[in-house]
Amino acid sequence: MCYKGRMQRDRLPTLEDVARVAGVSRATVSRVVNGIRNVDPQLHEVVWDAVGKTGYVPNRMARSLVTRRTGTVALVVSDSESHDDDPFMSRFFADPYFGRVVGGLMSVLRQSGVQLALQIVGSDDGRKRLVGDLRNGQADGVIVLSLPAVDALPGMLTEGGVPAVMIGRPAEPVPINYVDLANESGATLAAEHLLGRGCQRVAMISGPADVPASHDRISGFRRAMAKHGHGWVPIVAGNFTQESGEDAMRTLLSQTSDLDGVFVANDVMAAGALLALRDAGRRVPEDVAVVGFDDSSAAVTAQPALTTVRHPLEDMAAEAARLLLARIEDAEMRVSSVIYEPTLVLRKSA
Amino acid sequence: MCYKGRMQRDRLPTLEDVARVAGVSRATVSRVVNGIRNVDPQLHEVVWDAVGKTGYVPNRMARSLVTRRTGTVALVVSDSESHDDDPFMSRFFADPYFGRVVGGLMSVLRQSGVQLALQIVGSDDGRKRLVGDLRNGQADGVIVLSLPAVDALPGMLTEGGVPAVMIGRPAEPVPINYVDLANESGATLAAEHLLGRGCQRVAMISGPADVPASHDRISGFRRAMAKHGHGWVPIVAGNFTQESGEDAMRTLLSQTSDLDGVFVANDVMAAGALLALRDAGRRVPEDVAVVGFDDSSAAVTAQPALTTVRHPLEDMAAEAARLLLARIEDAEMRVSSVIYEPTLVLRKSA
DNA sequence: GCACATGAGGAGAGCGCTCTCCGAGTCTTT
DNA sequence: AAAGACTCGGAGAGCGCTCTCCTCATGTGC
Repeated sequence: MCYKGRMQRDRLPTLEDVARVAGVSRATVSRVVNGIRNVDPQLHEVVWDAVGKTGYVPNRMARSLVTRRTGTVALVVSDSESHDDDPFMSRFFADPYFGRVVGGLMSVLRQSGVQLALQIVGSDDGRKRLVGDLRNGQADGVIVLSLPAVDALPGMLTEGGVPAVMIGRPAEPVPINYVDLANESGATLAAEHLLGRGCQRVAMISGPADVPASHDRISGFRRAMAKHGHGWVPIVAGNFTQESGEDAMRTLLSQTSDLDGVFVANDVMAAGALLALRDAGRRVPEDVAVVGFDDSSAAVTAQPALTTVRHPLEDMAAEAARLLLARIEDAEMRVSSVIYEPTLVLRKSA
Repeated sequence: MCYKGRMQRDRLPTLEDVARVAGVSRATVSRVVNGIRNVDPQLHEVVWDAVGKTGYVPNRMARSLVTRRTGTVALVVSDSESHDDDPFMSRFFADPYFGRVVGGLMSVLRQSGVQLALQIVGSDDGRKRLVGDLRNGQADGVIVLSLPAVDALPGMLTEGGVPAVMIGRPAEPVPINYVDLANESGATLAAEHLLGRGCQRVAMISGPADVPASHDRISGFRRAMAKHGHGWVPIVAGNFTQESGEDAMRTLLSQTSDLDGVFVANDVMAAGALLALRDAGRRVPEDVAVVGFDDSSAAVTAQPALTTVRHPLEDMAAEAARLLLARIEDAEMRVSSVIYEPTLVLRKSA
């Protein structure tokens, strides 16, 4: 009756089935499907025909089991703060940062047919399990998003021999590939622009001090200001949310009434600062100049539009993906990092 | 001569190894590890000891191969517009929409230890391959993000028997699970609010008409306006980006000079509209009242803060994840959908 | 004491694929 | 023309796991 047709109920065609239809062996079909050398072009065609006829799709699981390759890269986000019902995580995903990274990553991974799997690690136990799964071939490699504070993960990853690339340098020196922004240069750019336009009383709204990127922006800003004779700069820390930026600005305003310039460590906080400034009746940039950081969509939406330090996050993420793919291909690849130089984008706020 | 030694170096412990250490059979270790009935509590302990001693981690690939379960759910995003070097995609990922969905999804999936894999489908060929992979067990199920325009994917998915849940209803009636917002109600809310505050000349900035959500917002708005005696409403379409909102607003302004109210189909475009309005010297809300849609972060950042229709996207995504998980567990589950009711969030712009 | 039900653990057959042998056929080489 | 070199395709051994038998020991009723 039905030769190839309704064989077993919903059993999908396997190599075996294709082989039978094509009248060759499993091995040959495998060779053809994987485009391997040494196959008679005639057979080649017969096999592809059979593939079409049967509707064969290779089973990735089976293939992975033997090749030890999954065609998947994991994106690891560390959630060291809250545990259940996590306001931190939802905040994080809603932030343009996450989306931009995913966009950059996918632009490269897509073309290689590699899929991206999201992983959140919360506890130390989770970290351990993650590395275990990874070594087991759950994914071929991993992109690690800049972790808050010191984290054991980068070390565990290199130790476990898992191909990994971080976006944002690790808090502690670890021999791991990473892609980062020259945060210090960015902060310097901001400082010099503020000073250059004549600001005399400049303050900063920073991110959490234990995040490396945030730390570097602080130290870069401090150093640049010091170099120009401003030995002391008031700094209030936020946590990268708009609300925290608003609060920080209020604090700053109450401390230093004659402020005329602020550098804010990211645009979202800067948008908040703008709100606080407006409430306080300060005009931007006439009374207070504001420089943001990231050049995210929030910078354009803000009123006035933010002068900001451009963070080419998509490009960086894309580069991270390329680096990871290369490392996966070549296990001997030496550890390398790419540092991007930020640029200042001039808009209305400073 | 290390015949085997070298290989053994990076061979991870398998069930077999654990079994040898524990002095039992593979089957028993498997039973213990998977917490299955009928194991002598004493052996139980011995086995766990051996697991600890060897550092055994089950190989997911092997397990999946036999169980036909992967512990992975795919998030499918359709990219029917541009092909290479895609501005559409990067825009999409940077939009808060994407992040909010991911956040909502992960909040549920995490707890079940299910991972999320991102998939972009671009072409028809891609769609076909996706369904093939899915049927092959690449993922246990799939969350489909509201697709632009009519798309064959939902149909292919149900036909292929792939557990799937859409976020946003399909453009054409297809027996598929979905979670959606009562977009028409939302638009009605906006219309009535605008009318309620006395607006006489009201227009709308819509999204692309072929996106179901967008379509529903248009028809809902039209109907509500008509019901209150405004048979005709000027509508200009944007594409959900800030820039397009700005352009649309300018167009509207040039067409209808005495506008006093606008309903914008998402907050990001509304932010753009605000910019155009400011440029045109119209005060918001005094001269023109603006109501947005989504209640995304852009609504708070905007100046003035947007009165907007709240779209509980995180909750909806979480519900979609729950629905999918349930469907995966129970293949007989009947097709069901959940519709969320939007609410109006009052801020400054209207 | 025997037949029987009961339950614990082992043996082993795959899941669908890749890849290393090998054998058979074809083409050089001396 | 014989012997090697090369090509192409098949057989079959796994990859690490689950799960269905099956065996064997123990408990139960008469």
